[in-house]
Amino acid sequence: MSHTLGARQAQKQKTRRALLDAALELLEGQSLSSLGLREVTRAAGVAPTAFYRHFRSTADLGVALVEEALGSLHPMIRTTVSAAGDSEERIARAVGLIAGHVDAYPAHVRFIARERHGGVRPVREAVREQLARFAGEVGEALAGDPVSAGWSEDDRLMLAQLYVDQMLVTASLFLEALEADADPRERERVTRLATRQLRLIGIGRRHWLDGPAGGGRSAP
Amino acid sequence: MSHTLGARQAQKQKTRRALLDAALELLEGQSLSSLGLREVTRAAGVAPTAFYRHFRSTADLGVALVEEALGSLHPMIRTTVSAAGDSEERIARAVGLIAGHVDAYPAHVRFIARERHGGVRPVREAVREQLARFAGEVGEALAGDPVSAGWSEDDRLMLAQLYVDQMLVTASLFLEALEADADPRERERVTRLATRQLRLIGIGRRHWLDGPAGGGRSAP
DNA sequence: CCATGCAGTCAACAACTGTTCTCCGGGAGG
DNA sequence: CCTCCCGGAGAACAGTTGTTGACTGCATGG
Repeated sequence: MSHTLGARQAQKQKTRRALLDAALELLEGQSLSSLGLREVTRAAGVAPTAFYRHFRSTADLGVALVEEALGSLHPMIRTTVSAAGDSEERIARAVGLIAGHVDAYPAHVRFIARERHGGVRPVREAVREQLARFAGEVGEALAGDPVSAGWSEDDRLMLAQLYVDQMLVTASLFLEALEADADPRERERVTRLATRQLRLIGIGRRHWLDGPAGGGRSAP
Repeated sequence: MSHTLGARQAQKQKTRRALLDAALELLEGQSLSSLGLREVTRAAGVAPTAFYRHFRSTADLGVALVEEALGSLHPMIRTTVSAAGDSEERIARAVGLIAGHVDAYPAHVRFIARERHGGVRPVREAVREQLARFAGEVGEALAGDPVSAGWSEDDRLMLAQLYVDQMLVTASLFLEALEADADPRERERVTRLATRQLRLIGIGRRHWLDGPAGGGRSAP
């Protein structure tokens, strides 16, 4: 295996990181579609032409950022959804995990929120693909949960997508609370809001198969 | 009143519209932060300097677009939420209304979805303000609904925000279905998904005050 | 009917952009 | 040890950008 990097490749990865970090920082104040190649290299401390040794274009760099920001999240998502415990405990843990992630990687979160509907097609599609994978994994984890027993796969995916979108909305709110003002009460407010929203969704989930108008229409 | 516009101001409004329309069209393929002043005037068929007669900057134009895209939606939102009828009927009407709006004003919808978390601060704040107004109005309408009787205002706002975010997510999905491929089955898929998600939220809403862990925590 | 105001034009500016070609230095494989 | 490879630097290119000042024509109000 190429387990140990040669001094040659080590330096390459170093400037690559410098480019990614510089881009991530610049993207706090603008969108990817306005990010200039020279702008990035200037902030990274390398010559403009060095950029081409790593990325074909800024859109290409954006795709790399998407995978860096979202790719490592899959195990965390899985374990969070299929964690044991009281419904209320699981909600609190999920919200806390989101808040902690936003604190740890604010630039990544902002980047995803911004470029999910941003102006660069390949990046949008990369985000969409990762989020679809998330939804699929959550739906799979839901299958092993007694609360969702007897649900059609279609219904499970429906709920999973709701969860994923809700996660993004909540992360975005935590981010705003983080950058707007150093008021910790705002963070608490978002926590309370997200918790109650997840609670309401959980209630709807528990009663999904109750009434006559419940999930009966899933097989037309 | 300046009820009837002079030929003087009429021409001004005409080029203003040309600028807004040109910008809206250009923004289908990029974000506002990369939209150039000259780019807009070129597409609108006027000299670059004419831009300054209407807007201070492209960010200023963006704010105007936000108010154009969202400002006229308030009455529609109010009447939709407080409409009469079966729960299932109201859901179907709401989803249909969203789909119709996306069909009628796709560029506006894309603009809002994109710039809600976009790279231009004043525009982000304008979107946030309008959405907060939406949430407030929905929460107010919820107060008159027997299903939400006895809810605290805090809880009503929590649900209203969930509804507003869900509306945006759904609109964004309809937009993707519209531009991706001309396949009408995708549109149907989104309709079914959004309907069931709203149904689940509605179920959670009806059982919000049921259990012991319901809304009791609203007064800590 | 005349003078004022104002929407829009034109030319010019310095600064910046992405991309190409050429070159250099030093790690890596023989 | 020698050679090749390749990450990075440098210079130059044609275009484009935002902003300025001075201008023109015409609708408008007195």
